[in-house]
Amino acid sequence: MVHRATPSPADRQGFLFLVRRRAFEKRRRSAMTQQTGEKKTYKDTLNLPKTAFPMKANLVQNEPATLKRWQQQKLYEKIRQAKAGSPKYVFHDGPPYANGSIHLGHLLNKVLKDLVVRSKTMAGFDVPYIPGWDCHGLPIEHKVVSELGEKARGMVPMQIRKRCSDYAQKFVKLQSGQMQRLLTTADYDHPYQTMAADYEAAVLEAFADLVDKGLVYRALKPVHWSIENRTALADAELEYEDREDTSVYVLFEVENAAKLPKDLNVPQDTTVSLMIWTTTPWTLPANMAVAVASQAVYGLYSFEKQGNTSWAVLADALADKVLVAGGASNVRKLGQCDGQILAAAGIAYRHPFANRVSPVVFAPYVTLEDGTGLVHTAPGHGVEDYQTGLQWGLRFDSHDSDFRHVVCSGLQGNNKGLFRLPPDIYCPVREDGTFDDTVPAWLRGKLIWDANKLVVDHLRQSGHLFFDHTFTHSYPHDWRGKSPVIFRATEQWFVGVDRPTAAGTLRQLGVKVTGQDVNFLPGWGRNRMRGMLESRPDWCVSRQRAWGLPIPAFYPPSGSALGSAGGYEDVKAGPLLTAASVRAVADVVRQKGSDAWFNLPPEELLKGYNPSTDPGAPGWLKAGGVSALPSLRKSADIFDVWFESGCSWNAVVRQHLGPQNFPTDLYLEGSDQHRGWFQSSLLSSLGVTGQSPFKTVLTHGFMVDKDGRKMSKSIGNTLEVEDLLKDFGADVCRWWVASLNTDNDIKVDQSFFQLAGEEYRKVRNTWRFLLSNLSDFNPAKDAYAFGPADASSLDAWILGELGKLIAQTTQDYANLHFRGVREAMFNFCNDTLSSIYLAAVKDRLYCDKPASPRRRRTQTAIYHLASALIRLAGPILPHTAEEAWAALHQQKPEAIDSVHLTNFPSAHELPAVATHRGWEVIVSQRDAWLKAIEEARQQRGMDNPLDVGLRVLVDPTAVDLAPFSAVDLADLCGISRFEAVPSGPAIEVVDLRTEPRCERSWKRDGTVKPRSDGGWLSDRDAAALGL
RNA sequence: GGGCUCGUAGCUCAGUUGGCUAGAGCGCACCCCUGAUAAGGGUGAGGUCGCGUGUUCGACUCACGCCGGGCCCA
Repeated sequence: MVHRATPSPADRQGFLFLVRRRAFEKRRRSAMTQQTGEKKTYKDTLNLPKTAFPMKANLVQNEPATLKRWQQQKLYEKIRQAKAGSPKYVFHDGPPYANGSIHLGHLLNKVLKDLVVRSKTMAGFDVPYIPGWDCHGLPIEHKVVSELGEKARGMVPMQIRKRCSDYAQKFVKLQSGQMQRLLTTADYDHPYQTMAADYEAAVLEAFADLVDKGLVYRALKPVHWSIENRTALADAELEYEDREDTSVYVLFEVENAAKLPKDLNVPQDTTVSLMIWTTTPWTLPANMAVAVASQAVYGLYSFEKQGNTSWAVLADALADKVLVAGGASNVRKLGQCDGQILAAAGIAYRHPFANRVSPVVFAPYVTLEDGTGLVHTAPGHGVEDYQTGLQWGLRFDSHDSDFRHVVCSGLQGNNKGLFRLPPDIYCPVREDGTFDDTVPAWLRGKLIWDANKLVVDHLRQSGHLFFDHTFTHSYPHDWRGKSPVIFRATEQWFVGVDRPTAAGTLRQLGVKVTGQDVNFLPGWGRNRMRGMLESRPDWCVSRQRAWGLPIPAFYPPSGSALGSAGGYEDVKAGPLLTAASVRAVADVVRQKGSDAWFNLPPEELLKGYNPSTDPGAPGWLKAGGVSALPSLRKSADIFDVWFESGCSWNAVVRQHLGPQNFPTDLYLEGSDQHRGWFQSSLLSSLGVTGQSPFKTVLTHGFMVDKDGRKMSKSIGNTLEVEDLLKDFGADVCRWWVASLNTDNDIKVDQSFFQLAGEEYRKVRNTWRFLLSNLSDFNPAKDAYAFGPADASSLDAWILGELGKLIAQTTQDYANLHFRGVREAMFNFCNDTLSSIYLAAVKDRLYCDKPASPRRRRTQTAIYHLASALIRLAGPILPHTAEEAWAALHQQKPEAIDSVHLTNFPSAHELPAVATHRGWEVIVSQRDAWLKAIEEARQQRGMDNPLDVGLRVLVDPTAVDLAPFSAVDLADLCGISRFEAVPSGPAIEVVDLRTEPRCERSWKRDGTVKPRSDGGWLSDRDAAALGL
């Protein structure tokens, strides 16, 4: 088989170029033969463009050089110095995780942030910007431990921590370099890191304030638990993925059938069951109750399955569906009753395999959408189940005997003080995901995932299984380990969002400030955030890992601080964790870092703390005073990393930048941070300061592929940042970012960068043309002084347009509406300049006498155009702007002050000349004129526009053309002659091919005649040559 | 399943409180220029505004329902 090489894009371009070139040569040769004889050339007498600013950008090679120069010049510090004393714009960087190379999301995020930093700086603000990294946490620890393999088992936390620290450090360095390669400007020499000692101390100090306000508590509660990593996980650490599970309908036999409501018409001598539904059979051992909906109707049904007759209670509305799906036959409804009556009847049922009898209760969340309307309730394995357990005070009547009853120790409305015993939040699952010894023997030590099948088989054998089937649903997984997580009741530290403080609960405060004080971009972020604040649970801030900031709690020498029942928050009897004790530890951590927690004994960690004088200290410690400190046991919990990064407003903004910078002007992150960093920052800040840490929240969407699908490595539709930089360069990537609508999803494809590259080249070439016509222009000496008479000149027009562009782009920058800037700038270069103005003034730039007023006037305009455009583009194209800025000053970049030390242009710096109001009409008329010319060219074979003249009927009601130069108007159309006439057709195209052509300017303007040098020249060209 | 959100020319985007034949740029087609030259210019062809049903004199715009994406959650 013969392989034909597919031409690469570059080859194709080269090929097409050759084709074009060949066609041109052919035409040129035939023209020569017709003309016969040598063609006189005046090329040497023209002022042709000249510049050191090359057409080819070579970004991939040149950008790193520019970056290096900026680093050597200490540009960030220079900018800071230059802006000292200016009004501040405080923009705070959310820390990316110090793991792996940067990806497209970082590119978008960091470039957007840089557009903010640079544009606010050039708008005249002082914008200190400290980049940061999130360094602690499970992803790094997970990676380090799995790389260590078996060796990790024998290691103490400090050995793991050292490796984690090195790992984080390595990736901070790597990512910092990659981010700088994107030409982002920030204080990269002094970044913030959540693992730095002073940062850690600032987190602890914020935590101390929360403790002080009574917002922190410890409780036994079901939390998302990662079996793989043996730790609690926060909402933000979960990912939802599809998973196949078994759904079961189980019969719970009623123990006291006599108590069943009469309306059910229970037949004599039958076993009646409650039919429950669950998708997690492994939680059945922890079943404590069945919950019903008080407002629903329940029926008693008899049915046959596999030859056996059963009697079961389930919700009326669901009975048909469930019984049919389960293959029941001979279904008969015997009676019905309300849920309220069912729950109040005192019905008890026998657990299908545990030695236990449990009650029926009602719960507000029971619905008739799925299942049977009878909800299996396991307080140790679900948040709502837990609430039910609390509400009803579900507990065992005994903790010793084999056979137990679950009783309601406090019915709703009867939960007064001492009469209410704490509930049992029964959770027979250990931290490794296996059952403990409180379950039946056949389940002991089994992994819960294996237990699913064991439980189902057991139920089937014992006849308690009505029906089971497998199904697929999205299920929470550990964000790093990718393994499914479970709900498991454990003792954890929480920040309570419904705990009252002087100003209200955190939830109330959060809803209030996001509703009123905070500005959201786009606006729908407000609703989204409010919805999340309204529904979020208490914040579980503890984790059971080594790589993090320890929660500085201390326990008594022996025994649990919570007592045997657990679950309640008696601080007086609980662990030591008070504002004063936390602050004492913070002082030590500020000196020695959080490693001190592992290296120092309690009395040294609590140096400066005296329990005797701390009103909040637990009773058991108070009595012993300072001398009791050495006997304390240190907590093994660390903080949720979201708590750490969520305190950056304290560590970085208040402590590092200074309290006057709080609250900040802006936080900018992906829209997933509504639940993540925005919220963790908001809650911690509200708890400590009562204020939102940000005045504005700007979110951007997520990257999807060109078909709108999520990008993922497994699908293989991702792009590598490194490749993009290699293929296109940072300025092109930045131009692409500036073109995006970032409010929602952002489509990404290699081809979009190609497009951005073409737009970049167009802008660059326009700049190049501007710069190349300034080679003989010194603004100090040659600038033209505009007077009132110049108002009707093309140059006055373009300066007016430039003024509008400056106004619009600076406004868009101010509103962080970057794509407006890019669009306006591109259209200005492409249309206003390249297609209209520059095409029109080309003739006078080339052919007028170099120092003629008309040419100097245009050069003056061009100088202002270049100077303004380069600065306006500075935030988007930092390298190219720098390169062009040097070319404008006809210097090497290293010889002049950086363009990034300048401010945006303002209309005030432009020549003070009014623009004649007629220009607006003329420019819109121009389209009609060009169309007429095009038609005439097609029909009458006038290929070259310079063979064309135009006669236009003056319509004095529209615009009086008298003040305008006929040459300007002709140049505006790219033709040789323009006449405004008082009568005749509206537009008349004149064929000028019979008139002589100027051999220098190629125009047929009516003044061409033989000159003393033997050439045919127009008056203007003869004068330019001094003939 | 729930909350928020998106779906306008081949592509990227505009379209302000419902109101003229729905716009721009890129790309494409055809043409010009060869003194911005792996540049520059001109003209032109492209759209059932995701689908459906309503409200209205009038809907890209409002309401509801579908379809298809995205983020967050259950």
